[in-house]
Amino acid sequence: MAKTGYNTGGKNAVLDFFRSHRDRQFTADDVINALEEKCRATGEKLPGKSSVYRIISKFEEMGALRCFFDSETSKRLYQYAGEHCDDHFHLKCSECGQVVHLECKIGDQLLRHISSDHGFSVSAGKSILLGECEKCRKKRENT
Amino acid sequence: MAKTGYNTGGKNAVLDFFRSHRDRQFTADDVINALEEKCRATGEKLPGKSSVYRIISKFEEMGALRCFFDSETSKRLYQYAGEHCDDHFHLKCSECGQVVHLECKIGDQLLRHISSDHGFSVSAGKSILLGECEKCRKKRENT
DNA sequence: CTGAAAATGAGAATTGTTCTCATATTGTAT
DNA sequence: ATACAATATGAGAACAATTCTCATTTTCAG
Repeated sequence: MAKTGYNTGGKNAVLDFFRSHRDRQFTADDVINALEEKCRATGEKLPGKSSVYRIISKFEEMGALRCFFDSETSKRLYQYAGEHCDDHFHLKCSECGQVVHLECKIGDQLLRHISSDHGFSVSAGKSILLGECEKCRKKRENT
Repeated sequence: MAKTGYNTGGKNAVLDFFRSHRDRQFTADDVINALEEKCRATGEKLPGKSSVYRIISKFEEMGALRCFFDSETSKRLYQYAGEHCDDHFHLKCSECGQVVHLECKIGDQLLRHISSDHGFSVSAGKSILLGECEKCRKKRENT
């Protein structure tokens, strides 16, 4: 990964946290709470709130984290941006938050079409397709 | 359109505003400013800030407006949800904000593929494909 | 070591949005 | 028309996520 400035415990702790929960999304507060718990257990120093916000922003800027917005709660959600996540679209269930990586040919075809016919260079990694997953749909229909 | 409760000047003014700017997105504040200007000109009564927020929320709930989130400014953006806007994807330039309606076969194909192969029922209308439009790309490359 | 650049913490400040509540408006049944 | 209950409104307070301030501490290259 690219250099991020000085190497500090706070940055490592935050990035470790996101790296070990790659397929979920967290608010800044979630991260703060998780670190608090971890630090209570290990005795490490707990990074303060403003530092966590700063660290998250820096990682987002660098592309290590991806930012979403939870309209229900008005909070930003962050997720570790894996190595090839800018290549493909992501489906997100508005209900349960599950994210599915759409690594299919047709996604690439759509990107090429958009580029050639509409002159847009779409960032697939930042483009979330919102919908409802099968599980949530069935749950909804059975009630 | 479905009934929204009592028919009031505020609601009409807000909906009229969005209806006459269908292809752009506005913050609540944009709406407040636009109404202020219009009311100064026409002498109509100016709806207050909290009413505008309430009215917008109600229309969103009803499906008349669609809500996005501007990550740069941390503000919600609203756009009139036209009659058939849930049918197709929208491309949005992160730079200039231009929105293009992707009313192409391949978009439908993608939706069908996602439904049949991934079990997701994606709402195309709420799924914004973020990218950079041709104009902004050229501008960027020439500097 | 030393020094300059970068990071941190505590809490204040900011700001988009929601809430409160007293008042006003709307539509309907009489 | 009139009365009345439901709904909408306005002014400003309250709220909460995020950013800012600034004095202090940490990092790391030379």
